[in-house]
Amino acid sequence: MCRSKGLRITGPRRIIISVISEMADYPDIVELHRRIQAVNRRISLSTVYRNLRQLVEAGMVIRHTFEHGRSRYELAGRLHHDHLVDHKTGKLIEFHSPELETLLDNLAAQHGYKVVGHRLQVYVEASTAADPQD
Amino acid sequence: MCRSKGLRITGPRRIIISVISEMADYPDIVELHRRIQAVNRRISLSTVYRNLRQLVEAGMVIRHTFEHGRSRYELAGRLHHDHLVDHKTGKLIEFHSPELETLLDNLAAQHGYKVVGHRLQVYVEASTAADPQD
DNA sequence: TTGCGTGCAAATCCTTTGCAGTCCA
DNA sequence: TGGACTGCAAAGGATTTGCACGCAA
Repeated sequence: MCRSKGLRITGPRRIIISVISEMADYPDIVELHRRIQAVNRRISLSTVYRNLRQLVEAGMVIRHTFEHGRSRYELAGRLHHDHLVDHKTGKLIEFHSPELETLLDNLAAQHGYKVVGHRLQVYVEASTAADPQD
Repeated sequence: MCRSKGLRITGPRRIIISVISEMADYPDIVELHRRIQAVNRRISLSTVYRNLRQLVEAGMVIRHTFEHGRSRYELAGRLHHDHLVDHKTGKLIEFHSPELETLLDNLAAQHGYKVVGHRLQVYVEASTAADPQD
């Protein structure tokens, strides 16, 4: 895959891609760097940034820009989905809603447009049983 | 309003709030600072940042974090809405969909959460009559 | 008078970049 | 060998903060 993009297969790149392709969550750069350094202590943050940028351009990784702070990265090529974001813990919960997609299609159509993509983050908090208000 | 928040009514603050309450678009800090300095050249960027932060906390202004770069601010107190973004022209079309809100509430509830807010941008393109594919 | 508010500069945080040395093809 | 890749440090852009002074209440 690297070769098809004209990228050389270097030691650092090999490790970075291996860590990335195993990620099942949405780590930020620092966390990724930590995981990568666990394999090879010498790999620098810049190299991780540079490689991640290339992988995003290559379509292998999706970069999410949530609220301010570090971006978080996701392995691409999975079913489209959006996220619930627990604003207290930062935890992400994936969901897929065909109903939502349909709704957006209709909304766009009402304005004479068609949807080509969307970004949605739903900020939530745990709704414990003890919730007087609603 | 300031008084009720325990904020003093200073010269700079008066100008900042007046400029803000007239904004009908989504300016970023630099643009706002420009408008504010058009009234009083001595008002600093930090002061604009500091006041904006307070106004956001006070709920008078909404801070949008689109893709990377400067945040953009919107006068609050209008009906909640989201945006269709024409990805070719950059044009923003506001829309409000109670149906969407309900859907999100339900989705969150299914996961044991309640919605405290959301960010949605729907990227669209003009759907001309001539559209063979779907 | 008190202490919030301000301007300025410096500091932070996240990300990118210049440079010189390294190493893959 | 040549040019892509890397590590390091420094640069950049957005935002915040420390400090001393000024001003509203």
